[in-house]
Amino acid sequence: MTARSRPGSEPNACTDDEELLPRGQRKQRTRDALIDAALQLMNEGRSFNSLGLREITRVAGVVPTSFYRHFKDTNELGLVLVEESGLTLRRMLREARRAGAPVKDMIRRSVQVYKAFVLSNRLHFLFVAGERSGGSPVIRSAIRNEVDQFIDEMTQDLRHLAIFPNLSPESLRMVCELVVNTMLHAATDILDLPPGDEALARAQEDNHVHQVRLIFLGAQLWREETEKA
Amino acid sequence: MTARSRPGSEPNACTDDEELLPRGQRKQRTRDALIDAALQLMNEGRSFNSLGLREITRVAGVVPTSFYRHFKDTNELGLVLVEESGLTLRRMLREARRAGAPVKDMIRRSVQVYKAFVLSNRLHFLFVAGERSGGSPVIRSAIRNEVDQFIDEMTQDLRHLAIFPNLSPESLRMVCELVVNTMLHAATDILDLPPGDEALARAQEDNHVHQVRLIFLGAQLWREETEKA
DNA sequence: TCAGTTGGTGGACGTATGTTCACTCATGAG
DNA sequence: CTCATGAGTGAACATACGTCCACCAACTGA
Repeated sequence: MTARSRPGSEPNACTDDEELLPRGQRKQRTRDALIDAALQLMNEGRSFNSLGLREITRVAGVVPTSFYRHFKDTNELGLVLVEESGLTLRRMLREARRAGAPVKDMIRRSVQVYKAFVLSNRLHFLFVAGERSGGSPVIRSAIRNEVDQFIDEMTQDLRHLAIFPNLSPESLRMVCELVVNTMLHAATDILDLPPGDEALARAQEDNHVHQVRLIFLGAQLWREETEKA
Repeated sequence: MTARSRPGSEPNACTDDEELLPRGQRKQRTRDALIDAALQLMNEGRSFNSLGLREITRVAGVVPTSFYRHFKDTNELGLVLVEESGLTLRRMLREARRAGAPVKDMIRRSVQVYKAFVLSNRLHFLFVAGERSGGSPVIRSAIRNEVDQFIDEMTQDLRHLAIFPNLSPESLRMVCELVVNTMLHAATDILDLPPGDEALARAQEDNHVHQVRLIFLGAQLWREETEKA
């Protein structure tokens, strides 16, 4: 579950530096340092399963052997990372739920909110987008589970919002899968976009908006009985 | 350009084994062996940039130093792999062009042809799908170029087929991008699917068909002037 | 036929890796 | 206060890595 204070490196809370925390929190501290180290290394363009144990501990500022106090493997750390990323996705959904459905320009607004969310959770999205198809089999399947779960929840939400009363639950899920895959790929675009180029950013946003709009357009017109045996 | 006889390991042509070829072909031979070794290692679940030079040469059956006679880097081998995969994609497009547009059940047929193509070019699709978002930055951007080019060509094809006369060139490209991203992700599903489970395979195929059908449905209904400033 | 070119070899190097072990020494429970 | 617990240390290991070098042998072009 890992109730870490991250994301967004908190500047040391109020206690000046260290030395005053109970044992458990000190442990959690270096555990977080290890996880953050892995994320930071991926932020430099590396892929997760090319990271070495020693490399991670070096960035985290501990000795290699300390790693084993927290994980038996780099793979185990990866699974924790998957879990964390899942929490981030779920948090996004929760916030979207709270915001409700803005009636006008809903899709564009959602894309903008999504982009902001991706940027402020850059490391998690980098990890998910990067390892979803590329990583080690065990991590890949863990991510797949997390994303499937996310799609299910999104399906439930759209179902309750009754935006597509014409769709059966199965078709609604299919639409959500399409949207999620599209936006997860969009995350790669967003994260790769060089900062500062405002025109290019707008073009990219337009592109994402159009794609989702087109999907929704198709969904509104979808009829179930288009099937043949 | 690499006019290799692969894909699909040819069983030694007609000449019994070796020793009779001119110098250049001999060189190409071990070069192919290196490339195939990398692909085969990825087929075992590894990601490309976790492959080591020695590991590749070991599988290829040559000594590590031989590697440098062909590539200066594993990264350079990766770029060759990108180029090859691009050729595979282009080949797919060419075959699709030749086959023309079957009027009835066109989408389902296309999805089936695509699935067959992915399976018989498993290694290239595995490489592209895996490294598209996960690999080293230089390989990622090389793949992005290749895929962008592919999208452009597909856009031209659809334009000449005049299936969507309502779409501007930009919108048509947007649709193609959506389709390509969807089907490239579908390749992951297809390759991960355990063989033998026919029911699951049909469900997966239906899913892919529905997604493309929904995109096309949206594309047919798309109107340009939905934009605001 | 002969010399030059060159793909492949084998050994060696410095360095990095994952994992082990015995060791500190502050913490927190009794 | 005492003392067992356990997070973090430092040294050492076997192994793997990328890269360099001198060398061979065979194909090539003259």
